[in-house]
Amino acid sequence: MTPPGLKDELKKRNPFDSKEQEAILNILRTSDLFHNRLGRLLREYGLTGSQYNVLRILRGEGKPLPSLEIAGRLIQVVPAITGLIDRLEKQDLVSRVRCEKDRRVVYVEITDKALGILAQIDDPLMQMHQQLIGHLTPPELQQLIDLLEKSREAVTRDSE
Amino acid sequence: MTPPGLKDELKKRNPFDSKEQEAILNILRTSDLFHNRLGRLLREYGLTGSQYNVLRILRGEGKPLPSLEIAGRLIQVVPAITGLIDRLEKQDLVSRVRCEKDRRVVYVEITDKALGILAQIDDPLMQMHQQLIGHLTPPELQQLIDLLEKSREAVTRDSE
DNA sequence: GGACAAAGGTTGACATGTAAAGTAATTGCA
DNA sequence: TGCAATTACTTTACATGTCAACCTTTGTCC
Repeated sequence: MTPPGLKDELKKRNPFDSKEQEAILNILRTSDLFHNRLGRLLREYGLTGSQYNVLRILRGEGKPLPSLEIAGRLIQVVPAITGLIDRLEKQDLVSRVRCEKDRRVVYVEITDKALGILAQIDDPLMQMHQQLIGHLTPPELQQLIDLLEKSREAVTRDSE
Repeated sequence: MTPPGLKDELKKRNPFDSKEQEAILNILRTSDLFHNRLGRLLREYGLTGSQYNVLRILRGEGKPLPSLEIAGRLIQVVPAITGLIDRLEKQDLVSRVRCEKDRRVVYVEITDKALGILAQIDDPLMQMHQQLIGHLTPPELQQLIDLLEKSREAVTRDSE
């Protein structure tokens, strides 16, 4: 199970085994960095990144959404959404409403309190976006967006 | 604290407030997607993404590294590394060694068992990389890498 | 040589992300 | 009608990320 001489192969490895790997590591690394920065900004308003995303989706939709619909838009695994909504509800940022037609469904509605907080965050967040990648030119931004969208093509379509 | 009529503003919002935001959301979203896929592959070998990253760094270095050195390369917050190393040690994938010169330092060394597992993962992982973004052309890959590196410039240098 | 600040880690408390299994309400269909 | 499959969630268990605070060991400056 443990091949001999593995340590001897170390020297032969390149920093990146392939351009594909280098690109993927760059995506993960950049995301980590930005996720970190955005998280710090949001924390000043008492929100975590995930919580903000949920509220943002609800505000964008303009009406209550079923839990799973929210989970789906977050590319998140289903179980996580429960605790997330629990904590948002505890802070009076959303409210749960059982659907009367289909009692399995739980609608999540954003509160005015949450809308107020989101409104406060809008500007600082936009400034943060500028600060993070405002130094890229418009053509570069578009190129980056296009390349990332193309990057997701192989996964988005099939399973999940 | 809760401005009136916030809900009325919903319609005015564009799906993206700016190209910068759209680009950042694309980075985060793509990363989540890939992180998820890579995690599933690694789990087949009993590793998590973070654990794999630590082992990969140790193999690449070819010698034991101080805990904080590893944390630094992962762009991770310091405290997280402790539990990570704890679990790796529990699985006999790394071993801790106190530095005699400076007794504050803890060196982490990869084991042969871990090297064996990494060796098994190399090929499947490369295949996964191909599967995920192998449909991008070499010039596109390089462009994506360049754009992401440039994206990190504003953060990498200063604070942190 | 002794107090103090700095460096390297660890601990504790909390919010997630993930898989696996369980619960309750609906649907599909024979 | 009646029961199995499906759907929408919830619960449980475990690995991470995060911050704040704490413990040791060193380095420094008087």
